[in-house]
Amino acid sequence: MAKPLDPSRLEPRKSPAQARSAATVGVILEAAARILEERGFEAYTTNEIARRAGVGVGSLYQYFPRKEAITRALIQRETAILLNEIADLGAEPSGRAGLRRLIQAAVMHQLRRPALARLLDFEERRLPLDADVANVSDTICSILEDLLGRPDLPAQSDPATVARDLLALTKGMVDSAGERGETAMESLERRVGRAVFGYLQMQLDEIAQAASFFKK
Amino acid sequence: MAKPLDPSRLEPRKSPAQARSAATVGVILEAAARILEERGFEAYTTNEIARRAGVGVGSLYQYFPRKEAITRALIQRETAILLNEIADLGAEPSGRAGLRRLIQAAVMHQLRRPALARLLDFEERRLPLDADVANVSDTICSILEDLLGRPDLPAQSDPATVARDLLALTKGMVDSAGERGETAMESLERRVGRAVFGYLQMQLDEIAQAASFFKK
DNA sequence: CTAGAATGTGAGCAATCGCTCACATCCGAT
DNA sequence: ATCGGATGTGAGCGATTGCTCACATTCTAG
Repeated sequence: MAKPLDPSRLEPRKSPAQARSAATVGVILEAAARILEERGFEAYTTNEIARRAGVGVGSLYQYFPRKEAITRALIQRETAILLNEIADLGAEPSGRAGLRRLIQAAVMHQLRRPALARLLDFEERRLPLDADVANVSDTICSILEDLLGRPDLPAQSDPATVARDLLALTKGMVDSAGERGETAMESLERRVGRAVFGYLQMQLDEIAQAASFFKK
Repeated sequence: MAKPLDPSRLEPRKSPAQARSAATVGVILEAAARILEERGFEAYTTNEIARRAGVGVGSLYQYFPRKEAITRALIQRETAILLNEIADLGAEPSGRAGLRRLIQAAVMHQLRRPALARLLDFEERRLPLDADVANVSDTICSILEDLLGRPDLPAQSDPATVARDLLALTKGMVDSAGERGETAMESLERRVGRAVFGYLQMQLDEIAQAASFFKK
């Protein structure tokens, strides 16, 4: 007996068996991405995506059972690049070097397609998260938490909170820079580094630390 | 002859002349706010807002010429509180104290109604901005830039960029905290302070600074 | 070559949206 | 009390949306 079709599935209805269909899927996803970053959610409709991709709506719905599935696929596609770059960061012995690489990856990720990254990030929170694919933020946080334990970084009393703070702070800065059209990666990397390492350093009595500005 | 009605106006069609109508406007705005923070943009429709407010759609359209006008009014209502609290910050002689007050105001603003603040902030960027009402971010940035010039803070080579970075970084952290359901204002304030003052301090050679962790 | 599976199409359905308008009700000035 | 403006109502219009389905086209196995 055939496995009954679960109408709530988000996976493609058919896995592309011929090269032709795989290309179609790619074209659809890229069309969706361009619409999203050029005209935002307002123009992000299934009909418009199909039109821009140069395919019929029917083709679209052969590979994506619902509009939401396209968005999910987009999120996965964009996220995979980032996750791949930071996957081996757990093996990094130096906390500082690891943090730098993490920052660089975050900056690259956001500055590559700023508008797209921002909108997908927004949608990611709204969509019911898949149980199988863990949240990207959580993954990064655990890597971060790991790096914070390295001996070359000041010990943190609440690493989990620090990790979330650093991630949030980086996201905010990188997002803002991308929105303003910044393209200079090194400058942004340096500034994010200032905030991140500044946060890590500034854990003693802040007032005493601040007073030391004068004495130097 | 009567002034011709500009159909693109966003102001109320009628200014409430009786107490009754002023109340209606309030009820509509609060209904819109609650729908937004409880069910997001998906349920944010004019029909639903009117239903929840307990009024007819017609009443809604007597005071708001288009749906967008409701959102704008919401943004103004929520923003006014924040702007009012930081308006006198330019007179603050101490940069540190000013920054602290600014951080506190930002934390309060976001933690009061986290989901609402987040969604309105998102919409604010999408909506064509009124020429008369300047962007909130720009206002805060100029205040920030002003504070950065105070003698008790380390001089910054590019105050405008620093101001934007601090704002973005704060927004990111406060946003994330609000989304996670944090309610402890002092803790969040302290952590944002760490990032902000850490960023300001960390402007010399970062590596040298970091090395000093060990020597202490 | 050919049959059947894989792939592609787009008119159009049901639902929903923002918004209008003809009309009812309420209130304050006289 | 009465009249006119201010306020409130909701059925429903035109447009748009996500999505289906009957059908056409293309590819591959035998």
